Order: sequence, then structure tokens, then C-alpha cells
Amino acid sequence: MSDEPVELFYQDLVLDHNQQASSGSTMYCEKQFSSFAGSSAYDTKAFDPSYMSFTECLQGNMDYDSLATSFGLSPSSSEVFSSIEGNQKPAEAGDLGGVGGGSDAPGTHNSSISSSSSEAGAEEDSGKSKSDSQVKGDQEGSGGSSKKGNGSKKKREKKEKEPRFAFMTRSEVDHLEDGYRWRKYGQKAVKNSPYPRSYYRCTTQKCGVKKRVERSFQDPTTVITTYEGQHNHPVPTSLRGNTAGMFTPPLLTASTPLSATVGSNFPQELFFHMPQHHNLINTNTQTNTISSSRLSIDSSQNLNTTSLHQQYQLLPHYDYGLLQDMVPSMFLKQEP
DNA sequence: CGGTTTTGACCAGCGC
DNA sequence: GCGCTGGTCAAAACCG
Repeated sequence: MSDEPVELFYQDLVLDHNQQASSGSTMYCEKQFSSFAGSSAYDTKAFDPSYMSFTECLQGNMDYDSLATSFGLSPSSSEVFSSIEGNQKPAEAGDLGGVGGGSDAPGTHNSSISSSSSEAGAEEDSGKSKSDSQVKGDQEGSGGSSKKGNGSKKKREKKEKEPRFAFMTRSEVDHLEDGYRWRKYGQKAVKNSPYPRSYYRCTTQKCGVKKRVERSFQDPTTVITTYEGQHNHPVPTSLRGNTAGMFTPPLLTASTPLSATVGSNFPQELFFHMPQHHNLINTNTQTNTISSSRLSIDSSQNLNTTSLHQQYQLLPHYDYGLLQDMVPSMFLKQEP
């Protein structure tokens, strides 16, 4: 796995709630893409309808390489894409350091993207190649024969590397709702971190998507979520407790470009809609900043910010940061 | 009662 | 070869 591409993004989506209350007014969400140093350089841009939702991405509507491409990274391969490569091991040391979500992150981040990915890498790569070989087509595959004892494991074929990507979210809730249903199948203590890592698998049959969730030990308010694989099914229409459990659907039916794709799959649809990030990428690695953009959402559309607060403990002013986790490139629709 | 979570054990890859 | 660590399994506990 170490060779597997993993890109981690850290983003702050700031909702200026000063604007939110009054209906008809406009709510502004400032998305701030930044690597862990937390520095920021605003690059205000309007949302472009040509983005792709996180969900879509998860469903496989977007090919992984495109992510790399959209990030301005070498499109070719996952290897390249995974700047982790070089950082593979570094992650181990203080490595996770990056995780700090920019808060206390020291000046260890040398580059925007790579630093972030290294971070993801830290988390990820830790997994080493394990899952690759271990991921039985799904435990079902190995069936009950199971692990112990019998050598059924030998038969495990090396599974194709699943595209993975990670992102950080500022939230008190470890397992963020993303529209899909997950079943937790494991939890492990993570080296160098007081916080355990939880493993989830999509409960939909034949969907082998997995995700790992762990809290950054450097910045406990930050949750690192790593998705592996792509959903081969639509987002469950009715989730227990309802979509996202926190945002009732027509939550954000903005009249802005965002609305173009903001469907009923809330939160992720909101959180994960990203603008063309070709424009967002700031290759200036010295600033550790990728960039940011602002999108406006017509609050008259009923954005329940209260729930936002409740669910994510949004910060009182403009640090409604939790919405922060998005993977910019993922939502980008590749232009033909 | 069915689905989910918890948790200890097991397995495999990697570094020393 | 050994120990460490991450990832997964599956029985038991838990929950609605």
C-alpha cells in the first residue's frame, strides 16, 4: 500500500453566519484550501458548475487519474500522484505531524500538496501493503473459512489497488455522515497517536468501499477520513436517521452554481462540491497554500445552520470549519 | 430479531 | 528470524 496513491486534503469551509440568519440574505462559505501550515491565501473564485460531487466521485463517476490531473499533479499514475512515495516512511516519525491541520504544524511542511499527502500517507502508508493482499474480495469472499488456521489466506490474490483519498475534517464527530451506510469492522490503536483508528466498510452488498477514520493527534479537533475504493451503487436514499443524519435534504438548494449539483444527498453534496480547482491550485509550495474560494449560498434556501453547529460544533464566527474537508480535485469534472 | 459495534485474536508486510 | 504495526476477522455484546 505504501505505493498506493493517497492524497489528503485539508480544507476549511467557512460559513459566515453573520449572513446566514436573515432569510433572503446570502450566506457565504469560504473554502480555504490549505495545507497544514494553515496559512491562507484567498483566491476568490466563483463556483463553477462543472464540478463533481463527492458522491459522484465515490460512485466512480470520476476516474482517479483525473484527480491527479485536476490537481495539476502528474496525471499518469497513482504513484506519482501519491507524493507519498517519497514520504513513505517519513510519515512515521513525527510525520503525522502534518496532521496538525495546520494548527500547530511546525514548519515541517515543505510543500502544499505533498505535505498534505504525506500526511495522508502517514496514515495511509502505515497500512503498508497489507490491505492490498489482505483485502479478500471481501471477507465474504474468503467466506467463513476465515482467517484463523486454515491457509485460505494464501489464496488471497493481490487485489488491485483501490484508489484512495483522504481528507481532514474539523469535527467532534469521528464518523461523519457522507450519505452512505457503513459498518464498522475494526478499530485499532494507532502508533504515536492516542486516538484509535476505526475501519468501516460500505454495507451495500458487493460494494467494497472502505474507509478509515481517525482523529489527528496533533489537532484533536480534526478527523482524518480515508476512503478506499469507489462505490458501485447510488447513495442510499434513506439512511437511518436520514441523510447525513444531520442535514435534512433540501438543505442547501442554493441558486448559485452550487445548486446545480446539490441534490438531496446532503451533506456531502454540500461539503464536497468543489470548484474547478485548476484555478484553485496554488503551486507555491512555500506558502503551503493551495488556495481558497468563496461560494455564496442563498440562505433563503433554508440552510439549517443550527444543525451545522450542533453536528459539527461550528465555530462561532468564521470558522465553521468543519465543512472543511473536501477534496477539491474530486469534484472536478474533467473537461473533454 | 436483525443489524451494528466492540474487542481480542490472527495474519501479513516491513525493518532491523 | 523476530518484533512491530496495520488491517481484518468473527464471536459476543449491544441496540432499536
